[in-house]
Amino acid sequence: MAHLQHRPGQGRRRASHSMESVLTEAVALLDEAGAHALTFRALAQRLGGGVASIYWYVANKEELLDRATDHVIGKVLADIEALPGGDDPVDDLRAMALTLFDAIVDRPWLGAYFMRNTDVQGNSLRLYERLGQQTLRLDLSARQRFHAVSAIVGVVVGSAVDMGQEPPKEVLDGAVDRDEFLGRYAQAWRELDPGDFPFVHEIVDEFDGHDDVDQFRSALDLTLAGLRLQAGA
Amino acid sequence: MAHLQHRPGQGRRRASHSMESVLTEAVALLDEAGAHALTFRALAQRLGGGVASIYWYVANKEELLDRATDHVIGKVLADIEALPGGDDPVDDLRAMALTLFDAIVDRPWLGAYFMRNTDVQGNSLRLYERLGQQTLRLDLSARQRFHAVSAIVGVVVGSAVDMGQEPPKEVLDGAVDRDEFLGRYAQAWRELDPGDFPFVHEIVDEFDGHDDVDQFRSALDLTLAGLRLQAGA
DNA sequence: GAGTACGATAGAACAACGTTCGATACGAGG
DNA sequence: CCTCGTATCGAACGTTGTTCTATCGTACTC
Repeated sequence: MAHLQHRPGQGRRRASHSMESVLTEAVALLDEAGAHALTFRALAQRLGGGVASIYWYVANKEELLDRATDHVIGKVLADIEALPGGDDPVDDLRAMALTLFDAIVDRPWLGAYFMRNTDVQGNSLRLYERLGQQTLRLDLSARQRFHAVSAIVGVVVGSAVDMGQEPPKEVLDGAVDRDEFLGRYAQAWRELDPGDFPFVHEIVDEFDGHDDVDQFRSALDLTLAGLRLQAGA
Repeated sequence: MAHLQHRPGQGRRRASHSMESVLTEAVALLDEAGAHALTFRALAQRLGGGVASIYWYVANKEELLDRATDHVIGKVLADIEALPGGDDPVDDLRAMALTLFDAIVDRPWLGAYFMRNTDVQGNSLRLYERLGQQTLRLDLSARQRFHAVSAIVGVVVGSAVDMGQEPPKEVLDGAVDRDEFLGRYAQAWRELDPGDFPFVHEIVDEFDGHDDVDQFRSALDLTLAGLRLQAGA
């Protein structure tokens, strides 16, 4: 059987893209349905064009992800640069980290790709620089400053990864909400032997219905308290 | 053309697996060539059997990954339980976290999958419990204990993720070693405008040729210092 | 010992994905 | 009108996770 031929004359219009539109639609896909939803075919359909056209703008999927992340990190950077800024550099660091974390709460997929490639992702480097500039106001060695910023980014990424893993599709469908999902885990934990798992029993009520932002803020504050101590303030 | 028929008589022997052998070979694949090397076909070939046989032991790839990580976390847990243990609970926490991190240094793929599903991964839960038991020796509220352990795990995961991303295959082939890879980044950073990037210039020498373990230890110590402060010790 | 039920294995096929290829449209400049 | 570089697209390729269906081998039953 002969293959169907494409008839150019009365076919559909050709689509006209741009780097901007490609990234915007890619981010929209990621926002709407998570990382696994961003495929070249889905993106092409959204753009009203062909699959191969996207490859004119990006070399491969990794670069697509990198550019998409950089695209939204740009807005986060703008938010961070718009922060008032006060007397205490540690407080400023705290505000910056919280702004970054808020953005990841809104876009859980960010956590997985953020800070992967500072080569293409120029905005990540600028964000890194902005955090570091606050440490310049502290009495620290260069090595301590380097480690301090790495630690803060590590706390953000660590919490974000914990948060970014997609719930097992019952809660994504809305059939089960997050609290009930957490409650099931909590219930399973409560049924463990208290002799073998004293700590789990101690904190199970805290775990049940806990807030991710609280958890992150606490972790961040521990690091910042350590930093304050190190800076001798 | 007719398909070739499988002749059972003089064909090769049937393979005989076990949960143990499946996980062992899966871990071996992960160790040898990273996460992308673990495919059902590669694993089946290693086991000398068919692809579908693996599905008798695990429901899907996610469960395979979960069980594989749990398999090696079991050894880490044994190492941690074998730790001497001293007067200071914070020091013990430090030793535990370092043991865990060492295991991730040996197996970078661990960082990405560790602590994803405590349902199947019973050893992760036990590890979590072990960390938590140290906080029971500190003067903290239940919520503070919960947040403390989350923070420590967050620091480990945050550093591990930073470390776990596969280098761009030049260093994996051995054509370029890690120091040279870091050096290229450092060089690019040095060429940035010092007015726009004062912090990057401040720490570029620290970044160049830095040690991941040092970086992790510093981040961990900041968190632990904050924890000590919180416990009022 | 013939029959059977079940644990276990396996090849083939399927759908979806990232990626490549070759062809083709389009506008600007000669 | 022709040409060239930019931009687009359908079709195909190879690989992946997964499912289907058929089979083997062993232990147990009558």
